[in-house]
Amino acid sequence: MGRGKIVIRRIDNATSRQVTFSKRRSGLLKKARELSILCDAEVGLLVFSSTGRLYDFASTNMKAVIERYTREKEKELGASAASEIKFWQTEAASLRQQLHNLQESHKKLMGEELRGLSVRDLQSLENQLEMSLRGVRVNKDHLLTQEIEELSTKVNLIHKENMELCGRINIISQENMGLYKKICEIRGATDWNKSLIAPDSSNPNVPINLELSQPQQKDGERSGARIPELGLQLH
Amino acid sequence: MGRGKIVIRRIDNATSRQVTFSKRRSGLLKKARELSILCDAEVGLLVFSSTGRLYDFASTNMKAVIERYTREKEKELGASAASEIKFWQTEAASLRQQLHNLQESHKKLMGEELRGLSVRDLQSLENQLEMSLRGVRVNKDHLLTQEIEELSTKVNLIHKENMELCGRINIISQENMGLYKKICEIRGATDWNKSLIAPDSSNPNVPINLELSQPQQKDGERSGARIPELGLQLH
DNA sequence: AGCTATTTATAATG
DNA sequence: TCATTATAAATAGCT
Repeated sequence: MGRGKIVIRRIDNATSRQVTFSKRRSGLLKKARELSILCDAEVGLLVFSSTGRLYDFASTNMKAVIERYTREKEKELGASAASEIKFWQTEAASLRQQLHNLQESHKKLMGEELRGLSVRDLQSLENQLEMSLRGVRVNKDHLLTQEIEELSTKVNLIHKENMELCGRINIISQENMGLYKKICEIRGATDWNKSLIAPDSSNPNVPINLELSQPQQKDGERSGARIPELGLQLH
Repeated sequence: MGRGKIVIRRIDNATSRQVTFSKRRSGLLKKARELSILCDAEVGLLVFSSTGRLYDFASTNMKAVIERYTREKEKELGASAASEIKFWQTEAASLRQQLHNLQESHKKLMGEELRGLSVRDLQSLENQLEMSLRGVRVNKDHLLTQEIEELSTKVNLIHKENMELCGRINIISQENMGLYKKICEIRGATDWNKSLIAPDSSNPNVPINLELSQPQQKDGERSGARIPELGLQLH
């Protein structure tokens, strides 16, 4: 219907395509409207130009047309956006219910909102709480026992370490004594400065009396047995 | 474009309307297709006949066209089905999270799944349970005390009733005694049937010894004081 | 449904 | 984008 016949294929020339789009679009919209009026039909027409612009016509209301279409397709296909919304609404309602029930139960367990409960209910709640409490205490005691065991092992270990250190101290002390005697001999021969090397009274050479003799005793926090500072200074 | 010109208004004749609908519908669909091809446009056309039948054309896919339209409208209007779905999804996720948290807490309160808790956590849980237990016990004790009070009141009431009834029994017994004496006198005078009216040994005329003398005693369930059946039969 | 006179849409052009 | 116009296409009325 023009000066020349055309084949229906994409118009390559962008300008001419745009012109044709403009003309045929208005023709299509006009014919859609005419059909809806003449034949009492519900028509919805959506046209996106290649540039993304939207043109639409609806005999009544596009939303209604689309919903009618959706409903029609739902009948055929089952699920759809509407049913998806429904699904999530139902899901939310169910979760809300669960949450509510749990909150109620939780409050009871927390000892709140006990009004309205019968003696029987309270008794079973008390039993439950007692059981829970027992469980928690068993768990706690277990943990504490474990901790104590670990600490005991640690104490034993440290005690052994201590004993070893004591032995070394004794050895060093004896070595020290030997050296001291040697120095005395040298001093007796040369008659040197007396005050230079004197036995330190705060550092007795007798074996060290260990504070921690019984590693298993549990009388408080003893993070580590203190090792007496030797303070030995040999020049 | 026909033998005669027509005005665009609803065609009254149903048959002719149906014919026109058929012709123009196919024309419209053809033109929609042509437009989409010629001008590289995305076109969606929905036509519902007056009888409810659906005819549609989509250059690509109706769902896609409608979604594109919906998105376009969303940009203009904000919310829509998609965002509604999102809303409910978010809602469900949030509720699920809350539910999960509460379930965790609930398990702890029920003394389950205590592994992984520190001594500090267990201590605070123990404290909570002790508090709950105290609360529950206070509540239970309150209920029990209340019940006991109610029962005491009831017992007092019934005891009073009992006393009254005893009084009435005494009165009636005395009346009975009087009547019995009268009858004896009459019997002595006329020497009638001896066995007809005799004093019943199971129904002594002495004042009734009350079982419930101390209404406040709490030694078990005593739903109601039994009233001794009189069994008096005067003819 | 098919035909066709006529109207309408639009391709080419300015 | 607008107007014109020759011509293709659509279709109203009829069978």
